[in-house]
Amino acid sequence: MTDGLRALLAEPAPVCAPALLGATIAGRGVTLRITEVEAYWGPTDPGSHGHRGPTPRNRHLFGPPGTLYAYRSYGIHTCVNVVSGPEGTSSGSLLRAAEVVDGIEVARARRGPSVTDVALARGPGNLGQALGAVLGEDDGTSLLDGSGPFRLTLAPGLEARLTAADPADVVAELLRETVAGPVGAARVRRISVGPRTGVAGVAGGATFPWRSWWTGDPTVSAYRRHQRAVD
DNA sequence: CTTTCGATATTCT
DNA sequence: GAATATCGAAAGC
Repeated sequence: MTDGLRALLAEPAPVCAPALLGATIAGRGVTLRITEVEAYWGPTDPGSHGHRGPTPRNRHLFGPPGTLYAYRSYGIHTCVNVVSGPEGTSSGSLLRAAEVVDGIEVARARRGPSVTDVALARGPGNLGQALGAVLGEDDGTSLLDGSGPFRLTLAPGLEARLTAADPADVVAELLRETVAGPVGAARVRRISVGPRTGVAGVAGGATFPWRSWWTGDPTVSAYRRHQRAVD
């Protein structure tokens, strides 16, 4: 693994998550470029699986940075998080959408022949299926050292920035480019930030605007408020 | 277009 | 028993 990635993953999920946009996760015959993420920070976040402490399901969310945390959603779907921050705290970035950049035939075989390319890994359950994630085998494996089925690689250009400056400052710059748009470079992907999908009550809405995505990217999932969301 | 509902593991009330 | 970091099909407008 690289020092830049190590420095980024030392940060809690709300800092780390936006910098995972453009990173790739590769393994089981496919490579995905991440286009949408949500941060979950247990110590202050009622929406986090880890907010009330470790359980058999969520224990790897407390693991060392670079751990993969997989969980069963609604009893059916397998969703994938990148664990970051200090070991012993629950901090994860949920991978919500991605572009399939390699192994598109493999992804389509898993998702079905009628699914369009941009929808192959759109939504966290679909992303997990396109990856071929297996809950029992993959939960708790490393995304960094090659000992697990998947490997995480930073977006091009971020490695140098993350080793030259404080990662929190680099992420703040990335988000500033969100508001101002491309500064001088030929073409910079803009990042949008908003409330998390499917999270109800105070944990949703404006309290924790911890969903981030590539503005206008066709692989990003549609926002849906939770059924029982409160004002 | 929007809303409803079934599938169902894990956790909390 | 109810809610949940979801998805897709079916039904209603």
